[in-house]
Amino acid sequence: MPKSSDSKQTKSFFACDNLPSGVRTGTLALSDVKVSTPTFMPVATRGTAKGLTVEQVRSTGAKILLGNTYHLYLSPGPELVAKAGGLANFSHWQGPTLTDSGGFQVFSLANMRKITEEGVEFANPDNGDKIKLTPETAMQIQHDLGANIIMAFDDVVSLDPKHRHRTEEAVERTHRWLERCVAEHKKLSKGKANPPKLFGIAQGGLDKRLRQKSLEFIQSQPVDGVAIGGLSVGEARADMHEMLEFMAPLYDSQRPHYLMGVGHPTDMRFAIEHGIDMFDCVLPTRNGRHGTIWLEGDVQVNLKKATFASDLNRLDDSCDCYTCESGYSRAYLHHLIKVGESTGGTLLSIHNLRYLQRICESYQ
RNA sequence: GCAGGGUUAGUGAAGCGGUCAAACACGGCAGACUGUAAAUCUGCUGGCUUAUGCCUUCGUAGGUUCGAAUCCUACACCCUGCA
Repeated sequence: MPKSSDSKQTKSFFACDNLPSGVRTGTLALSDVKVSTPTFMPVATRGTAKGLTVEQVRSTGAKILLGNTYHLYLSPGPELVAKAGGLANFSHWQGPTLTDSGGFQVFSLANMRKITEEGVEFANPDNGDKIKLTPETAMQIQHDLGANIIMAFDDVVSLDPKHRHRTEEAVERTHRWLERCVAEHKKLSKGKANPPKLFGIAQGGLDKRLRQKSLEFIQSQPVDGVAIGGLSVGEARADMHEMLEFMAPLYDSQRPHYLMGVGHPTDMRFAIEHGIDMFDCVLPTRNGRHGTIWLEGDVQVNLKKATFASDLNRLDDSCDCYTCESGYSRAYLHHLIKVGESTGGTLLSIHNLRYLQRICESYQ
């Protein structure tokens, strides 16, 4: 692959080559670990990639693990995680971590939260308890959780036409909240030898004008990375791709570009070819638990289907994941999923995570 | 042997004269899932065929009734008491 760039910054947090194809290959320096990009970051909302040990996650080639502010705040609480030495230690991951701010829960828990200018008040789905997240508390919690990368607290809006009127308001609020995040983050970082990197999140739904405005604002701020939020929330694939294409020339090339919540192979390839460096998504682990996998060529297969009941072939001959290399048969995995043995979900999650990581590696 | 109770679709189990092809659960067959309230959710699940249609089903065989899974009789099998 030809290298055409310019923007190599060896000692900084992020260094990358912008290739003429639109693809970028880079390196994130997170504490002692160098992470090659593009990279896929498995989601460990409550401190674990569901069903997997950290060793299993690591075996897929993942370098950064995601946690969630809202969920870890509810349990076990940031104090305990801090006391345990941060999420990386507490979870035994012992590697780079990123925490999402809880902004996504503004969207996913839409029917049990109230937004005000100050922040968002959630009702805990388990017991109805009120939980308030603000830009300031989101920063404080994430500092306590001790991730290497933390995310700004944003206002994520559904793309449902009924909520479109809120898109612009949400963009503006996300910007105001970002300024508060930046200020709080600066305060909390004072005196810290190795403060976390803060990423801003651009919103704007499927409105190009708002997207551009949001990207410009986010990039005008002293943030370490640029994230794209508010996509992969139910829109048509073509709409998402159109937006990615539109935004590609607008990114600051010096900072990493993180497309939040995307992890469908087709979308990842498209995004990588349009300047995205980082991804996270629940799809590989959720699908794995539900019995669906990706095979060579991005073919999605539901292993629960009766046709696999007696298929003694391994999952995918072209895959080097633990599950495939060990030779687990489709029939066996089909059986585990059918009878509800969690090992099945684990083995398929490993495969799916590795599948996405291999996509990233193919560009690195 | 006597007296009760039971036998319902792949399984368990409701229904006890019409609105019953028959609730519900499980199982089965498909589908969905993109910063995880998700090991979850949705649809279908007698046959024909896709319709406010027909056919065959509620242990077996008869009967009563305009009409029976539902009532009566006999038989078969199962369970519980008493012998």
